[in-house]
Amino acid sequence: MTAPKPAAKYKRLAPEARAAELVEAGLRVLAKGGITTFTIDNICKASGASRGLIGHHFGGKDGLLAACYAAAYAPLMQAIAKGAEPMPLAALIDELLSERQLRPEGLNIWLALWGEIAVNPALRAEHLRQYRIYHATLAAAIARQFGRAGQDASDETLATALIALLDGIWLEFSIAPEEMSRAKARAAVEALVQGPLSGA
Amino acid sequence: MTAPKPAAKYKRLAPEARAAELVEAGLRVLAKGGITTFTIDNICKASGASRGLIGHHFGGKDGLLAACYAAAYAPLMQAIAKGAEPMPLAALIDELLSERQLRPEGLNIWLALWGEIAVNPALRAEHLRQYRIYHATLAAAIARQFGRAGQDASDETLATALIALLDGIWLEFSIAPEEMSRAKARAAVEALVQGPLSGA
DNA sequence: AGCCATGTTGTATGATCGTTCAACAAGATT
DNA sequence: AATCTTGTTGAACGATCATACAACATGGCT
Repeated sequence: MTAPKPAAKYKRLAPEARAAELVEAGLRVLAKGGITTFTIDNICKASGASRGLIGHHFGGKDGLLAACYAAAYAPLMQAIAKGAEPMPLAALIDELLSERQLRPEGLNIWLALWGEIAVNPALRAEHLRQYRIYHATLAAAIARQFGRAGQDASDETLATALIALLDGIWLEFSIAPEEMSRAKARAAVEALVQGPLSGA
Repeated sequence: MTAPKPAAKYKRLAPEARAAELVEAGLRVLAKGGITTFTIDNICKASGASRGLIGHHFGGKDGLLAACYAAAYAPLMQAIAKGAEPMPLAALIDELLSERQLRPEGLNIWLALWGEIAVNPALRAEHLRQYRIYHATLAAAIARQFGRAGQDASDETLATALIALLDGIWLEFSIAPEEMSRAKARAAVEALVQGPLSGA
């Protein structure tokens, strides 16, 4: 007879590891049930952890929500920062319309958070921070497409338009998937971009 | 001394009138605080009515939310159904980009509801019902612009793209108003529409 | 003026919310 | 193996949630 295992009651994690697990659980909850199901109980159940942890690692629910928002931006930021040198506009658009970016679970997270950004100042600040990077990257790619070194006011405007169109496409994918498809999305983006770009 | 007034404790309304007041109060709550503040207490406080009324007139909170969603579509539906004969595409777009459609209070309502549509089947059904009318109206206007009687597959696709772009523009107006403006919105829509339309 | 149908009120109820915190245990250190 | 740091647990708390419902009041009716 060997000695019976102590059967540890829980696994002790490094703060960053635990925080990452909670953020992932939070994102899963947001994707599945939206912001109204983003509760301490649901998140901890999804994570398999106990209720005290969110307060301990994030100071409260709002702290975790902010962390989740930052994490939701991660795939987008990774997409537009691929490789060392700046991507050409076509490659950028390809990436933004790739299947990885159009996964329904990920898109539902955006929907859940957008409604909060509009009314939550702390979330809005984090949004603006990330948005500016996103916008600047697109504007630079557009300027490069025109053969310019620095951005023009029209590049900024076109970048804003492109972001709006992509957001709208993601939205339709989530709330009216019967009407949207990757092919339609591609056609829409090309219609928007080819007009101004081909006329240069 | 005249007889003292009885000072009625409340005003008794016809069911439709009371329902309308509650829906308006619900929309006000959604616009101000998003879906998480859409509570019986908040709505009744905003409406000046007592807590029992929502259950009495709508069967519960979900019933009122569905009614609010239908009501949120009203300004949009009114806009695209103006006048007797079908509107030309340019007029339609003008109306959809008018100040009346771009009021922040109204847009916040959309944001609050989109997140719910994605996860609430009852709301999604109502959405699809209204969306089809909206989409069909735009597709018809586009087909007319091409001089066709019936819609083409490309008209449907362009209508979907236009809806996505408009949704995205409304979204940016709500969550990043520093970056969006009516002028930018107009430029974006024209870039999307003039390409396909002018090439016909 | 009295009656009646029904719109309205507000409390009671149980569930669930976010937060707090004292006790506990895992795992590195020695 | 004993110690200590600190990540973790889960019960307790008050606040707030949606709903149900019995009592009440209003405005039309006769």
